[in-house]
Amino acid sequence: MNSKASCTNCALAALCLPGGLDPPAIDQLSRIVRRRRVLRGEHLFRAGDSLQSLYAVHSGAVKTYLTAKDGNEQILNFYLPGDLLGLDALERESHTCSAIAMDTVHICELLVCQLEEMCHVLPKLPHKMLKLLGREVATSHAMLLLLGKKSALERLATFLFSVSVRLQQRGFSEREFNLSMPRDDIANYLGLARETVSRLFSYLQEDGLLTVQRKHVRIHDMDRLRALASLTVSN
Amino acid sequence: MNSKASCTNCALAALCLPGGLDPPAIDQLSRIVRRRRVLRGEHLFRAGDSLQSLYAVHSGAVKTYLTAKDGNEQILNFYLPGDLLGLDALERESHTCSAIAMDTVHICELLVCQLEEMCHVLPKLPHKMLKLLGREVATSHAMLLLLGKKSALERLATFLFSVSVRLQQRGFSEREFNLSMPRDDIANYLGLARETVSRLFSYLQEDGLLTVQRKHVRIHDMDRLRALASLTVSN
DNA sequence: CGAGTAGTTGACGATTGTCAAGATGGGTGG
DNA sequence: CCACCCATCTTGACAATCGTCAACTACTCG
Repeated sequence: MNSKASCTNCALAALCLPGGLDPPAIDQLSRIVRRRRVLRGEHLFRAGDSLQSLYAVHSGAVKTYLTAKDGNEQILNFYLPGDLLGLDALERESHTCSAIAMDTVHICELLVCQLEEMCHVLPKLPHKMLKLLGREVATSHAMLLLLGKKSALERLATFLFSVSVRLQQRGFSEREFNLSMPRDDIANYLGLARETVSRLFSYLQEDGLLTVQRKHVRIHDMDRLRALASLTVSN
Repeated sequence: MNSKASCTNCALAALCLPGGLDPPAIDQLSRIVRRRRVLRGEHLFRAGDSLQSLYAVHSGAVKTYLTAKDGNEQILNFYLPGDLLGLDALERESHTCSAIAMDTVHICELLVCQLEEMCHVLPKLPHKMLKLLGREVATSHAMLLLLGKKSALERLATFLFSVSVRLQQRGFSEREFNLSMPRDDIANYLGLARETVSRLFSYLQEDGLLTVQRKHVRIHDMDRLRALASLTVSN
């Protein structure tokens, strides 16, 4: 099941943990990476699990979520190829949220014990991890602004714009793509009801800003989308 | 204006960056700490500033906030004595949010260039920083759940409970305290309107759960407050 | 082909925001 | 020491956004 992986040949290396390292270092890092397949609905980890590994998405999509005492769930983030998961567990050595595969995912697993050894060999690596964790913080902050201050329409626009940007970074079309998550997940992530998201998609379509059919989205007016989103930067 | 500080004699050391280090290491860390006074309304840093220093609150309170393109502001966190600020800047080497003193604050400043050298001398230090950054992420995640899923009443209860816990950790009363921020800031932080916060305070008082007079709060029924908050843990 | 899941749309209501007016209290200066 | 003033807070009335409930449609998969 497990197999070796080569970060050197991976198109996503620049976005991922190896980003910024020199070729010999990337080669060394490759040696502790094991690639695995995870099926839709399987967990990479659950809140409370002790920290064993960090994970990099190679293909597919993963979502993380937090469960409240009353069972309420809040989706925290969607992870696309090249994104690193699990960094939040570094505080208590155990995961603070849960991660689940949204479709069939190929994941690169890095055992923490091996990663720590690697940190001694490659002095740039801890710094790189700090940076990725810093990005995690910045992303969360942008979401706090979204949830605290933005209207439903602005939230959806921000989400779509962010997906568009991230897909473009990964070499896909920024104007036409398939959403990997159902309406329920989008709504949950944005702090809205499923019906509200549905209505807003319809509204944006009538408005001519985009065409949507289920998961398939084609953006017609990127400028107006950006304006609606009025992002603070991030990602 | 600047003066030396001793982490060794600081009552907050356990909560702060020195927490978990051994006495000689704390002593070394002390050497690069400069204590400064910052007046109410002065900025420690602004979004976009290049990263010069990390800051630990010694006394007083600091808030961080994000400004949207349209000028909208979202308060991200309130920092109490012992809390470390500025870690979010590690991604891009520049601050992603702004930090402002809420009253007269005594702040411990750590120049990043000196801190990096110190990281080579004290190998536990980078790990400690990762942990503190991990906590920052966990705190943000708890806020995402609050803003995405909780009612106005649950938000205020969660906030008050969290303040109570943090003050207790710092040796103050958990049942009676003065809020260091005005209603506007509480409302902003919780994604509500000032009037809603005001009404909820009145409601909780009529309900007998607490007594409130402006900034002064006395909690009568901690169990019901905890139940209303129904936290996921964090802090 | 049928059943179940996901998505859409409509009607209605509740929570919370907005606008406006008034109350409280701390601080300053006479 | 008192009085005034300004910032902060409170309360009320009303409105709007968004959530809930319900019915219906469309698509997928066995």
